[in-house]
Amino acid sequence: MRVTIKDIAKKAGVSPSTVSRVIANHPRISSATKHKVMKIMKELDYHPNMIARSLASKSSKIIGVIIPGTAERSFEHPFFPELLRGIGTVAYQHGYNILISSVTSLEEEKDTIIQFARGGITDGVILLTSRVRDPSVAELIKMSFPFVIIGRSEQESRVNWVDNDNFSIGYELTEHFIKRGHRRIAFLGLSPDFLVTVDRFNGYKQALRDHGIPVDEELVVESQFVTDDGYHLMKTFYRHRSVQPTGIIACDDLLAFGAIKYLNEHGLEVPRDVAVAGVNNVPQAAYFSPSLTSVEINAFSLGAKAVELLLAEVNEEYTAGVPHTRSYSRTIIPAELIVRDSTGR
Amino acid sequence: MRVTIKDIAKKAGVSPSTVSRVIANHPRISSATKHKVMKIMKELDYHPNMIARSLASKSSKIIGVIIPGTAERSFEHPFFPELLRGIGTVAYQHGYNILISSVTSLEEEKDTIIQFARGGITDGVILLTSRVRDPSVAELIKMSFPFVIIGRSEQESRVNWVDNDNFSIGYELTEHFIKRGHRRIAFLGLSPDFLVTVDRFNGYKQALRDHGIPVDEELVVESQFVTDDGYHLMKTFYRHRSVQPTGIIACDDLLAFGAIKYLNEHGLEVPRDVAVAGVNNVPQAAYFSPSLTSVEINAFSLGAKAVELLLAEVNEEYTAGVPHTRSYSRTIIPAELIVRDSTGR
DNA sequence: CTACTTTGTGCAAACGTTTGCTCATATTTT
DNA sequence: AAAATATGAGCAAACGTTTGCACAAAGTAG
Repeated sequence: MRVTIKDIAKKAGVSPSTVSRVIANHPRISSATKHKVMKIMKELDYHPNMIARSLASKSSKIIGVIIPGTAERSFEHPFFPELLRGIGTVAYQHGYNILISSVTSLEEEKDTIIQFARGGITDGVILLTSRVRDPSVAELIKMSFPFVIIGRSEQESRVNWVDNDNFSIGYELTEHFIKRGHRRIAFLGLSPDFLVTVDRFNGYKQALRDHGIPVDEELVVESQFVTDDGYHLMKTFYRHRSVQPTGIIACDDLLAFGAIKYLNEHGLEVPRDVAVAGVNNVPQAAYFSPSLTSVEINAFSLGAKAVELLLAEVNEEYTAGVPHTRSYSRTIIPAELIVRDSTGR
Repeated sequence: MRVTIKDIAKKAGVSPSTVSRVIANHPRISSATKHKVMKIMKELDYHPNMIARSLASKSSKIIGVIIPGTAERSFEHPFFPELLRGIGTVAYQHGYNILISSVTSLEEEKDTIIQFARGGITDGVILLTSRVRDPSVAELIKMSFPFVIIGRSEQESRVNWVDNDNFSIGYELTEHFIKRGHRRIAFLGLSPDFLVTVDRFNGYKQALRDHGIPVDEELVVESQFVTDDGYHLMKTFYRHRSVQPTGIIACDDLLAFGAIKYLNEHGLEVPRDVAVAGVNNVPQAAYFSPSLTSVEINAFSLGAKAVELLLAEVNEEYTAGVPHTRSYSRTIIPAELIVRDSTGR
């Protein structure tokens, strides 16, 4: 039988409540009893039962993280681990654990959220998503459960979210190409379901317009998934389009790698013949040949900030007790253009 | 106030126990009451409180995953997400959630394990580790808490673990080079603290011996971390060693990428001048130029199998009640050599 | 028709904490 | 010196389930 708070109480000659208050460092406990109890806890090697504690205190000190599309390869993207690392680090600092659920469908996602929220397992959830019109969000709002979204949401007004400024990322990247003299710049990896890519695309278009360059639909290549195969995308591009780009902006470094491979195999050298850039600054970007110009999106900070926001809301919930006074915030994590060889020396 | 089992009971005119049994699909409940209760549960939108359930049933349906070295960049390795995906998928199938903790020190690791195990938060834990002599393992054994290790452990006899056969990986990779006529094969990324690399190194040595090639210490490059920078490793290699390898086996694809970049910059072409191979078959390996020969370690399966093993132990624990009858198993997940351009056509 | 088994349900005791009250004692204020 | 306040600790009621036991009603065997 595991040693419980009662065993400690008995051996110390105090009541369970006193032991509990010692653990919680309650101010109204004399340092004499505090030390006595703590000594006994050490002796018996006592560790509080978190489940019981959660039940009584109505707080599990666990935050849930919902990762979409685990069945897809997107989870494999270096972006996620970094995010998770940011989340984990800050959560740990605040004494929270993280429960991750990798869902494969919207159905599953909703079930998981309900289980996490209604089941009392978590005190709040972080949603990694960038899909348009997420039904889970509606559910969470309905039950007014603390949550924050990483990635822009459509119902911006009523949710906490943190994201990069993807419009600016697209804009700056495009401007970088324009400044180097490019005028036929392809945009690789637009995916209407993923707002990230749409935002970046809008930034791309705006930059072109601001510099008096017409947007050419021929230069835009859509893809179903963010991590889609850049190689094949380029293959179909060159097969079906008449225009020859001098620069390619890929929505993701992985896409860029695939694209460069295709270019190399077809006698086009990067950056001499075509300049290429990606987004996300994956670790390999620096070691690719040529090293890849990319955008550091600071995934760690995205995750870290998300937790801070969430925890603020969780606590606000408690103290205020009036859910309506909640303030919603949108936080932009700065991104940084990293210029490397793939867009010229 | 949230709707509880009592609310359902009252409205259905039955006792809470009956409702509980309906949820658990207890055989001794008439289908009449079963349907009546279920209908009311739908009506009131009831969802059981998992915390209370855990407390009463002494099982949280959560398994913990301890990831070492989050502070380091190792977490960023594509290997981890795949593993996590495998773990998550199988766990979900069995109705388990996964609580991940990313610890930054051995101290923290032990604390977390104690919290997970003694605190009743998890029913079992999976340790991702490949370090020599892990103190957490001793702790877990001491309290006879269900756990499985991914990555070989030293105390093999008393733990459940799942891993690749890293000796064979090293052996086969080396043999692949030998068959292509290489005799001066460098080994990149030996790291004495990480058993994976040591095992692969032993396989490498054995293969050389079996083919009558002497092991040359000059050709072995150690590195502190698995994800250490292959570029700089090569730089110091060529600066300090007199021998010229015709082939390089890197303990990791990322290391190989870095090495290839260095070689390219110094006028050595891969695979013409030097053949290079890595391990792990990261997504980019196929799209690198040249495409990288690697070893697919099936991280997904590693994770999946680990969960199966763990769950088997968790249940055995319950039914048998006699911890000593536990059987320990070692599972080898097959790895596969993927030959690509970097070791010749 | 009795005795025994099966079926369906309820009672109440866990599970291990937290926390609002209460209350005695000690300390400070008037 | 009395009154007011601060300090320290205990009682007992939550928190929302599960589950062993009891027991009535119904079914089955002899």
